[in-house]
Amino acid sequence: MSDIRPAPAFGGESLLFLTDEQLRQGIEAMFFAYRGFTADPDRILAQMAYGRAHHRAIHFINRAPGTTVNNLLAILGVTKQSLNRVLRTLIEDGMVESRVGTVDKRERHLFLTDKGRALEAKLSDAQRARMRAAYKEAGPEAVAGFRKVLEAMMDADMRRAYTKLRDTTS
Amino acid sequence: MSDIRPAPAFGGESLLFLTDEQLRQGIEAMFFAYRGFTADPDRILAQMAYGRAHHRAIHFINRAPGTTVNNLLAILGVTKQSLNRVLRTLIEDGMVESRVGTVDKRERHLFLTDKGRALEAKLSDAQRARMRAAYKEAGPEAVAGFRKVLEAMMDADMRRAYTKLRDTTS
DNA sequence: AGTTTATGTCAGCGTTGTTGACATTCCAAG
DNA sequence: CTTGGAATGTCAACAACGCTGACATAAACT
Repeated sequence: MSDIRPAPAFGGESLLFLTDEQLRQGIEAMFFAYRGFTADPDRILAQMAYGRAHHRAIHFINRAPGTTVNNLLAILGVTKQSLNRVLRTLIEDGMVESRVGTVDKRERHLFLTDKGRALEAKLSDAQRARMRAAYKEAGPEAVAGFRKVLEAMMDADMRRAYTKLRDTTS
Repeated sequence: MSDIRPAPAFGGESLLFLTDEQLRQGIEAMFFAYRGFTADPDRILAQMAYGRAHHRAIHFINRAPGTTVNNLLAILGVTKQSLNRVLRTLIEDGMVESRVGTVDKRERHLFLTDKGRALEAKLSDAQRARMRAAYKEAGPEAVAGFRKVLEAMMDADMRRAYTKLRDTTS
């Protein structure tokens, strides 16, 4: 695609980034990039009979220790039955601790154990390394744009969950 | 996070975008955005007993008509056994046509039928609409940065597959 | 011709999504 | 205080889609 096309006759600014062709490229970029994004943690997880779902649970329990199952459900966007299976194995393996709520005994509050925190660190180190390399290669302005587009791509619910987490110093 | 932090004492330019905190935000943004990215096609697919794997196969057969199973495998990054199941249902349902190769009879060349093309259009219209809205909200410069970071995030193999497709006028 | 390599298919398994049924706990209406 | 409904979480069974292994067929190499 080395041929230079003239700017559209209208729209002044260049709306080239909104052509179907550009959108398709963005879609494919998203697909391939997401594979890279998950590749490193996936390799680690495969060695211990865990999957991506375990990673997600561990990540968000680490981010918000003491969170309830229901809370986690809303963030992960899966059914509680699906999450439950994952949590059960993590608890059995001593990665996660589940404490019955003191004010509301229906609730279970979730915490990472030392072992769980060690795994979390291992996984996120791998993922951050890839991210860091990509950020470094692309530069700060590209990163700002990257974040901006991603936020615009989220559903309203997810954007709320995201900004809420983002603005938590932790 | 409305508190303003001083620039780091070294590194001149601001390497703030490489802090662990920033990287974590990027990771979470990627997670939530990908959900939005797939949400609209997923809704359509769910109504017809198809899943994301069917969408991917349809997308790339449409992009490169006549491609072989092996070729598609390399792009999708799954095993041929996994792809086969999906292709079989698509062929049974009359979405995809599989023609035995003329020069090498081991190969099967894949094409979308009219019905398959109609579904492809429906799915990609939905996905492009979301993408277009996000692009429009973020603006052209953000989009350039978005693409740049995504490309840097891919594995080398995927980047080659991606750029090859990208530079195909189709 | 005979062995090796490439392509694609079939069978079976594991992770992780789904819905349905259920136990426990809380809370509010009577 | 009791009772009925809502909220929270668990258990069971099923579907989509990754995976490995075994295999049939066609091509290629010796």
